[in-house]
Amino acid sequence: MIETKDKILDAAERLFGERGYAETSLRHIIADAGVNLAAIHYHFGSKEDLLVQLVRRRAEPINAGRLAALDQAEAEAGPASVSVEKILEAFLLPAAEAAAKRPEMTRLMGRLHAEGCIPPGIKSYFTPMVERFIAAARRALPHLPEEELLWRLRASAGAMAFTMLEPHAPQGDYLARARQLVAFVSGGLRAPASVVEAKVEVTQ
Amino acid sequence: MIETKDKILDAAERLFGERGYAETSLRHIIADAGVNLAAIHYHFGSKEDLLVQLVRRRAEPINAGRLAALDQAEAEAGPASVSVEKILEAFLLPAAEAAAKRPEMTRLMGRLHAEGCIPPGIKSYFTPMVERFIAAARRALPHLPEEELLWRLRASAGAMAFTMLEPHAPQGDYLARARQLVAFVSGGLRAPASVVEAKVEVTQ
DNA sequence: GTCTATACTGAGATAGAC
DNA sequence: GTCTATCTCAGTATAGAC
Repeated sequence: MIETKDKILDAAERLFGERGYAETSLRHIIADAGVNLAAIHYHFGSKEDLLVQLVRRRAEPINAGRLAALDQAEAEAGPASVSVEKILEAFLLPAAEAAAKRPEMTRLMGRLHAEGCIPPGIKSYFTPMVERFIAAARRALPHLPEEELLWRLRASAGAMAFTMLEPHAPQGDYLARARQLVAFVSGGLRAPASVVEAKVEVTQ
Repeated sequence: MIETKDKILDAAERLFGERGYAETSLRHIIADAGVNLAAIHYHFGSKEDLLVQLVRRRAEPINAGRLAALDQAEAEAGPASVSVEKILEAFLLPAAEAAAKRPEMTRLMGRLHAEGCIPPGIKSYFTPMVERFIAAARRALPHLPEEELLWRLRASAGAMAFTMLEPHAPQGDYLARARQLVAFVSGGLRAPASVVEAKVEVTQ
């Protein structure tokens, strides 16, 4: 039956979102979906591949929306560089809209990002989109050395991931939270580069 | 033998730091330490309790240093509130000094923080120290609503955790990285609170 | 092509002999 | 204190029913 696959996807999406990936066993999923254990491996190959397909399905429209928003911002900016705030909005608002409909999925993706060890199948799916946003940030912050830029974006990702880990946004208003994130992260990205004086200070 | 316990601790600390907690099996640890499987449960009770004891041992001097630095900053500030930068330095510099000596441990703690699901034994150990820093931040940023303050501190923790996840600081200079973090996070914490206009914008 | 029953390997945990 | 044997449960693999 074709509905077996959907029943697995639905149950897995809910349980992964509620309990996390590692804490949800395949036997828990099949009990919830009312299917046989081997059906998962028949349809998805492995637990990890089940996760990858799940995330891709939900991330696809979000990432498409992100790239479209960045395209539009760049078109509006013309030859000038897009502002940090516009870049962050292009990245965050499509995700916030999706989060309003499906908070569990957002929470799971935040947790996956946070765990650091994202399955290759997910990472490779996000990479092209992320690369475009890194390039936009590089143009918006030309004074930052490359290493510092990449680190600051990584720190920004941490702020976003921890925000996504929260069970729910205040009053369920994910767009408000996204705008708060834009303010916080742009404040961090715009901070003056710290003077390299650490070693001097320490020996005092 | 008393050295059995130490052999387990040493092997576990190294392997957890290199491979992560979940990816390191007890059988891997005993092979490395040259002890019996049941010895771990005799000395520590469970894999999780082994982790808790490990982290506590390394975190104790760091947290003591953090509180001492905050005490000193508050003494110097007198009746005035301590600046955000001073608070962040008190929190980050003791950890950076420890990270210079033991990068793997720092990485493991970053990963544990990031995973969101910190064992209760670790969380309860950090809570009193964290509460003091939250109180200091509340005084330093009195204009922020409480909910917004807590969320911004959470986002700050995300930036720190992702920074700690990096295999190594640039040129192994953890103090320089800590100062960059102070600049980034204080920029985020100091950002003007976003106007609640999200709902208006969306309907456009 | 789909799905079920069953078995395999390795994980953490435990009881009891020494 | 230490070790052997064993238990339960995880993800995985496969043979075969329909």
